[in-house]
Amino acid sequence: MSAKSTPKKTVKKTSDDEVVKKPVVRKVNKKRPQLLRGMKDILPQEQPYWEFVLESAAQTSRAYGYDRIDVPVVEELNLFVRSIGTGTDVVDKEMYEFETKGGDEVALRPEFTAGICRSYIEHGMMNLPKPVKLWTNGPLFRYDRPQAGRYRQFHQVDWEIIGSPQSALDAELISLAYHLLTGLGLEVTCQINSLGTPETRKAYITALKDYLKPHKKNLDEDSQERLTKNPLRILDSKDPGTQAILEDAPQMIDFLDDESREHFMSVLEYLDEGDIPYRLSSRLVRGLDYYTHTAFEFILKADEAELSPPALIGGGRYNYLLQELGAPEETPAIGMAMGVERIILALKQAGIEGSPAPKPDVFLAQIGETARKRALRLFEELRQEGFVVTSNISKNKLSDQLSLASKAEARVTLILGQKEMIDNTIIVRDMENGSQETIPQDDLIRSLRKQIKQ
RNA sequence: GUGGCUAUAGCUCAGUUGGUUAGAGCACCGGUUUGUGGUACCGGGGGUCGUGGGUUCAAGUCCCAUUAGCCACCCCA
Repeated sequence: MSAKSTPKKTVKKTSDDEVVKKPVVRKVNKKRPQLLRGMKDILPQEQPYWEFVLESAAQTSRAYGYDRIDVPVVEELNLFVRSIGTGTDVVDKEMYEFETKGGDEVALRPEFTAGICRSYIEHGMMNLPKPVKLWTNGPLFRYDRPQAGRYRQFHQVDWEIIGSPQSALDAELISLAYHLLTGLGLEVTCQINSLGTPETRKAYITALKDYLKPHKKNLDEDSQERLTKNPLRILDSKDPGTQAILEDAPQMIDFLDDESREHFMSVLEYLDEGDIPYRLSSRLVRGLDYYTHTAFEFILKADEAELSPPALIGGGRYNYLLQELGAPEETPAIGMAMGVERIILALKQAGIEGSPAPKPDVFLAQIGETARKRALRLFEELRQEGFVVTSNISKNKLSDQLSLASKAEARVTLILGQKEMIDNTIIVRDMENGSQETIPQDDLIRSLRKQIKQ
């Protein structure tokens, strides 16, 4: 196979032309096809929730001055490895990666930031007025074990502000999150922390390690391992023993340099000014390597007491990522992402309904072949007049069609039969009280306007 | 990746200590004078009881494996 003979590491050199187009012989499995693990169909009855969340997100994004961007679902594997970092679970264990027929090592995106940063650099967006504010939404993939609110294909709405270190932007982003969530009807709190710079973080990690080492035997198993691999992660261990030890551990905030501290204080001042409630959370660390300075998470107020509740929105500053990915100049940035499935779960738990599809103004019923033909045309006329029209042109019996009309909660049903076709009239039936009148077809639009749009 | 619980119709579930052709409600389709809905009545389709093995004269029911879902851990949005 050509794919195998292509050297693996030369990602750039492959070209589609080299691929030998040999037909693949596939075995047909007779088993009934079914959903892959961790995948989910979003069925019609779920759509109102999705529309509600996505529509609110889109409106809010526009209001805050974000431009929409869409980046591919598939990128070079390397992009994610470099940005998210080796040693993180996302990269080490959860990547949907594969080799293309051309021999490229690619991956389905596990998050948005990397792809957007790539796009920013590749399209010279550094020449745009700064900051560049971008938002997007779509599916992401993580090969994780599924659980409530956690899928292998899941959806996020994502915001990035690229090109400025201004602390006011941190606050503005958090403000967007807060107002979007409360606007949806959710009661949330923001947990916030500062991770400082890579240098201050290194100093803190050393101090943390030094503090924890004498206690190593009393830490839980995972944390013992993380002591060398990823010590920061010990901070949000759920193990009670570990938690007790952490009580007296050094605080990240005490290790911040002056600039980081100033930045953080400034963000908090802006939040106070904007009446955005927050809680300092010295244990908040984010799972991706690129974060610096401000890190924050929004959780449900009801989950406040939990040790590490699922975040509805999580984000933070990443001042060095773009340069590491090849931006020609210092390009500080901040971003965040909202888990759509989790938001919908929270909405359902809070008893909040989504945006239901609009109820039809008119159900168009027809009896007989000539009326059916006319109905086809009339449907289009009504639609163009701006009415929400439904019909079921496949049905013959009037009782069936009326039944459908009432199930669809149509305001009125129009009845067009042989008799009406001869007289050039049509019956307008009010579905609420059952009253109906026969009117000339020419008066239909006018009459409907009066009845429906009053 | 680790542990626990679960799996019967599209949905919600019943199925008695293993025992004849596996049930209900809702939904769907059809009918109650082929021109009048939201109520009622009658009828119908739909299940290889998640899948594969095993025990037994006999398995939806017991055993093993496997898959999937849920929960906790892990991780994260």
